[in-house]
Amino acid sequence: MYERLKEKIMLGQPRPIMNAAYDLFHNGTIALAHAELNGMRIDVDYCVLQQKKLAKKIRKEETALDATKMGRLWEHIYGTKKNYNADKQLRNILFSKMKLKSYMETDSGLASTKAEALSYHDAIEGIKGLIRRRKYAKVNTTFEGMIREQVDGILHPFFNLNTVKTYRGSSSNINFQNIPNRDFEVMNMIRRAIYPLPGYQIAAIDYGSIEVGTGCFYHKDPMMMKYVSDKSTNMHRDMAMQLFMLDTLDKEHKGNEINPGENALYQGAKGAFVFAQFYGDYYVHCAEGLWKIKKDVMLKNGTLLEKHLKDFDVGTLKKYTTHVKEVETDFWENRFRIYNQWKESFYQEYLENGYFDMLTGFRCQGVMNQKQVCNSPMQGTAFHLLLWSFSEVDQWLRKNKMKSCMMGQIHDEMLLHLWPSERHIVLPKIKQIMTESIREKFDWINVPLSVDADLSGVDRPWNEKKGIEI
DNA sequence: GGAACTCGCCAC
DNA sequence: AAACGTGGCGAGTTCC
Repeated sequence: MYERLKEKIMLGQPRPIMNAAYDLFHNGTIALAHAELNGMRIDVDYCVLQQKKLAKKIRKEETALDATKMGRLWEHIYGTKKNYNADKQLRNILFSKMKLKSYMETDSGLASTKAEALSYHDAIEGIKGLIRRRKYAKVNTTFEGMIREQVDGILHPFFNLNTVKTYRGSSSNINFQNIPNRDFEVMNMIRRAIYPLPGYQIAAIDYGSIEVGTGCFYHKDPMMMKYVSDKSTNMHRDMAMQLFMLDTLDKEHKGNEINPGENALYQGAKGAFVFAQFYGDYYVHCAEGLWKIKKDVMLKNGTLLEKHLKDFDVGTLKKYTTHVKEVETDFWENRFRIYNQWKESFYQEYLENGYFDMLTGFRCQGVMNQKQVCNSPMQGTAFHLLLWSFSEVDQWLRKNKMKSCMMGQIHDEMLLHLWPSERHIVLPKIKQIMTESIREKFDWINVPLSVDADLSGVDRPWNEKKGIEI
């Protein structure tokens, strides 16, 4: 059956590389199906209760809004049609009637009403309340979906392999891959609803910085490979120092109350510059993003970053942008010159052939720009490492008659229902598969791979996850 | 009355 | 020359 299916799909043109891709998705599909079947527990009563609380919070915000100047204008114009959830009405009120300046636009060129755009006007009475109302409404609909999709208190999200042009996976009904994590308040609210199967605990094991690693498989940039391989180096720390013109930046102070600023600078360099640049962003936008972070940061020596930058003659956004431009040039022409050359040659090759292949055997065809062409292999390959590991772990658990079983996948992270007494057998085995066995399977892996793990308590919800050492 | 679209927002 | 890659989904809105 398996061979016949494979032949049919290969359309009689078997090439070894494509066979590898077929096998990966064939085995991956089976393992993901096991996870879908297992599903995850959900506390429906809690969801319903939270919805009631959220509805109350939303009503409270709306009552407060009604009493503002903006609210009265809204009422005057729309009457019974007034709807605080209608962005079109909001756009009309703010940018036409109240004549506020629009700082951001939507893709189609209208004045944006997203939270970031509204926050430019958060001094206006009601704006902050409107943003809060929207956040509550969003969380409310998330509970709505979970209640709708559960069957007898179990959610069975789908994990698809047929929807993404980079050959990543996706998830639906519900989308298990975009459950809030970064906003601590919202994370706690939503993940509090999700439980392991009775008697189990949730284990989440993810690859560390995997897309940076997969990049190295393709461009083989020596500086990037050193950053990934040598633990005494740190790319984001180096970039934070260069971007903010500092001599030191100790990552160990991350989250330290004495030096809260260090965390902001490290995270800022990482998110607003390094990853943005990798995805194809450019210095003007990066400078704007970095400029927002810097304001109230206190440096180790007691000076405000704002003053520090002024002392270095980059105290205005305009001057700072020129500085970021120089950092960008250095980033691509010196620090990651080989990566930069690869982007050029890989794209040229695509233009000549009309397609490009991934190391895992997948072929990408279609009209793409350079950013898409150069991002796809990294994104896809990173997921394929996770998927291969996911399938190996699933097979190992079954073969060895473990009670632990698969729960789901979030691109570079696998989640399991972990049977507590199996913890010290299963977790080390997973680490071994993810970081060692995989290097025997794929000989083009040219940098060490690392994993991080989170664990919830036995019969405790997902929001109580805590980092652990394996 | 449903399909298709835009927008906003969540994840990696 | 232009300027952040990949998804899913809900609400509102418009099209047919």
